[in-house]
Order: sequence, then structure tokens, then C-alpha cells
Amino acid sequence: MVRVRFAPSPTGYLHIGNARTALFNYLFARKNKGVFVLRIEDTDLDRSSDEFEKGILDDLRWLGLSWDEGPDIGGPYQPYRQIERLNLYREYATRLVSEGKAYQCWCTKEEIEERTKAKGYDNYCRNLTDEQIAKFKSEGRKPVLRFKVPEKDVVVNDIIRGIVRFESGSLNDFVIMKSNGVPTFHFAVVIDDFEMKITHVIRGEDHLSNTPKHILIFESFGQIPPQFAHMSMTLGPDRTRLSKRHGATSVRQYRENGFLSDAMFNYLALLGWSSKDNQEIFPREKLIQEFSIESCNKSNAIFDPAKLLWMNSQYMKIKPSSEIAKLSIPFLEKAGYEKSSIEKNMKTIERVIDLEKEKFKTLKDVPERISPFITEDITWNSGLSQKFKSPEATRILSDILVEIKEIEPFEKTVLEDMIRKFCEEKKVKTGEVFHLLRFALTGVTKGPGLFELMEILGKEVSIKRIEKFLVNKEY
RNA sequence: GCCCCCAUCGACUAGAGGCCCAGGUCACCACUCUUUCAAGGUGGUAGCGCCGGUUCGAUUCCGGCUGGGGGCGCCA
Repeated sequence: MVRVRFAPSPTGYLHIGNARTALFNYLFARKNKGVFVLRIEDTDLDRSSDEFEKGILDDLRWLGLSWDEGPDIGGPYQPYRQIERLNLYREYATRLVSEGKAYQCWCTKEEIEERTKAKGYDNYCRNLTDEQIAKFKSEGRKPVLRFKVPEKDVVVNDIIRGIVRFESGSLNDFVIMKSNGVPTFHFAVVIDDFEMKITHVIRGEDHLSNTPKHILIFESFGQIPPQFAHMSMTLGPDRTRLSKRHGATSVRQYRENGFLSDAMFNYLALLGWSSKDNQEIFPREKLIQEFSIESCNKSNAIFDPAKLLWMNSQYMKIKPSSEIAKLSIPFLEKAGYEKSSIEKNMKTIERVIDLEKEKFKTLKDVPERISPFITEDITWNSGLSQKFKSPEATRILSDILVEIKEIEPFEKTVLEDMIRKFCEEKKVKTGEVFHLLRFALTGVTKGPGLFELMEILGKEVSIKRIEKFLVNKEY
């Protein structure tokens, strides 16, 4: 049974890079009918917060990365928060000390630096005398626990990278328990991975160099290490690690900017992985079917918001209008529309979305396009109204208004017949009349086809708007 | 400083010795469709980092160089 995990530390919102790691784990688990575990690595007491944990869980849910075991739902290996597992780590640490595989270190950072000139720890405390220890104790020092690194080569057989060899001597004795009694990442991660029966560790390449440490700890407990797969990193446009400097880097920001979960899911999957047949747009199910960790690209990938945006526009088209309408509600509210007004106009909103959705790039585009249809008192863009307020324009509009008042039923085909006939009779260019009408009716120069637009507005509103536009002297 | 990983268009990638004077997607440019804004359609610009091997033949195999990324914390 395949068991994988995603183990974020709750020190910020879900980062794009982490989301990709989570996604690959998720895809691998689902593809292999395995288990996807969510574990919270909150051993950094200073930076972790419940707030961030909630946020990360929320973002993962939004992305559709559902987990089978986790802090909120429990599971056979709970608890899934490291802070709730401290006793476990302490027991294992004690065991290592009693077996002579770990030892107390009393050095301060300054002392180590002084001795080694920033070359890292020199295993100084491996063989201290009882007197030395007594002295440190009397000084009130609190020791850390260090792992006694054995002299041997460590070989990582990585699913993505193949065999990677680390020679003996490239590692100093490293800290496994901090002086506050909390384990370091390297220690907790290993204990949890074997305790939780993790079979495959899929994570970023930044951990490749740390893997020898982890393997050594596994071995010190007589555990067989899981399979490792180190994926490429996610970089910004300048080829450095994706960070705040590059603009929006959290899943949350994209979500708030009107991106669809499907698009993010699909785009991220294509960062470092690709299908045999060049397909770009994938339903989630197909992505799960086709995904394979072996075929992941080894080189780092630059996160490209432009392609994400394109992909989002593709999903805006695919999604049923009713769904887009529902997802748009928060964006309409943010644009200033009352909840009650949105609800009342839901049918209209859906109709307009149906006509306009192939133009949308994100959900943020919806309010602007909806506006002329649910705003009672529209205003006319004064910069553009100039050319639509010429004497001829006013005359044409007055003439056509007379005819519009006669139209029955007020449907697009009837409207089109009548307006085209009007143009012919008056010998005016259809395009000009269309533009003029559109502007008088909506106040803007974009929108759905004129006749669809009028049908949705309805006869009463259409007439009222044209009359108001004609009377209005301000423009 | 030491160690590790990587290297195809601007970006994401296909390519696993001849099928490649390198294919797809985004972006960009042009044309086209069109009652607006878009979308769509068609076409185009653009790439195997460098130097040595191996081979009848290298984008593909090997070595070096260069370049990029990462690790070496009482951060994860």
C-alpha cells in the first residue's frame, strides 16, 4: 500500500511551490490507490501559528487536494501535529543516547564558530569527561542532542534522479533535539515517516542534500528508508527561488484574484511533468490516470503566471455558466453589489455569463461585464460619449427609439430584423447604429452582441436608458 | 570553502544515436473572422550553453568547462 505525505510547516500561507509538491504527492497517491497523509510540522515554536495552519488546510481544500489522514480528521497514526508528538520524539532520542548513537552537546554558537571558523560543528562534545559535563551543567547550560554521524558513504536511490552518492566525511554531527526539548526537522521527519509507514517521500530538491542525514537516522533505528523522489524546484522569472519579490506566490492570492481551482491544479501539474501526447488541458481524473513520478523533469521550472492566466481562461469557458455565476458572487460583492441584489438578479447574471464567459480570463472580470445588466442607474463613459452625442447621432437615436417602442415581441431576432431594416431605410451604416445603441444602452463599448444584450435588458429598461441618454446634457 | 542536483525556443516541455536542417503549448508578431470588447482560425519569429572524445553518424552516450539551482542552522 502506497502511503505518501505532505508536511507543511504553518509559518505562512500555502506557497505555490509547496502546493506543487502537495499536488504531486496527491496525484501519486490517487494514481496508486494509496493514502495521502497531511502532517503539520510545527516544531518551529516561534514562527508557527494556528492561523496559518487553518489557512493552509483551507487552501489545500480549495485546490481539491483531499487527504485521507490529517490533523483535522485524525487517522490510525495520529496525532498529525508534531507538537502533539513530543513525547514520542523524546523516547526515540533517549533510545539513541543510550545506544551511544547520539550525545549531548553544550557548545554555544559562538564557541563553535571560534573553533572552526564557520566551517560547521567539529564533533567537539563527542567525548567529554564527567568533569567537563559537570562544569557545563553548573554554568546553567542546556544541552542539545547531536546525532553521531557514522563513517560511511550514503547512497540515495532517487526515483527521479537515480543513484546519488554522498561520501563519508561530508557530514558533521547534527542537532536532533533542540535545547528546549523539541526535535529538529531532520529528526521529527524521520520518526514520523516510519511511524506513519510512509512508503514514498516526494519533496523538493532542496532536501536532496539533507537526505543522507535522514537515511542515517532511519538506519540507526533499524528502519528501512522509504523511496525518495526529489522534484525540481519552482523558480521565479529571474531563476531564483520563487519568493514574495516575484509578486503573488501564495495559492491564496491567486484564489483571491479570481483564479479557478481547476486551472491552478492543471497548471501546477504541468510544471515538471508532461503527458506523452502533448495534452495541456486535463480533467482531474485524466491527470491522475496519466501522472507518473518517474517521468518528472529533473530541471527546475519557472512559474509562469501568463500561462496560468491562459489556462484559467480555458477553464472559464469550459465551466457551466451556473457554476461561474456561483463562484462570481464574492467578486460581485467585492465590486460593491449587495447580496440581495445579486440574488435577485441571479438569472440575468447567468444569462450574461453564458454570453460573455469565453471572454473572461478570471472571475475578477465578471463584475465589469455584468454591471450594465444589474445596475439601475448606469453612467456613460464621458470620454467616449462625445462622438455618440453628435447631432446626427442624437437624431438617429430618437428615430430608432420610436421604432423600438413598437417592437413586439422584444426578442433578438425581431430586434435584428427591425434595426437592420431601419438602417437600410435611413441609409446609415449598420455598424455605426449598433455602436451608438450599445453605448446608449450600456454606457460602455463592450459587451455581448447588441440584440442579445437588448433582449436581456428588456423593452422597458432599453427604452428608459435611451431616453435618459438623449435627455442627459452632461455628456 | 566543501558537497549535491540540473542544462532543448523568452517560458513550460517532447525527444531515450540516424525518423530532427528538432515537435507541441504559453507569450510575442502578422493575417483572418467580426456590430463592440474578446474569443476563434491561419501563418510566422525563436532553441539543442561551450570544448573535447566514442561512433559511419550525435540534441540524444562519456569527460571537462561554463552557467543556473540547492545544501552545509538549536528554520523547515
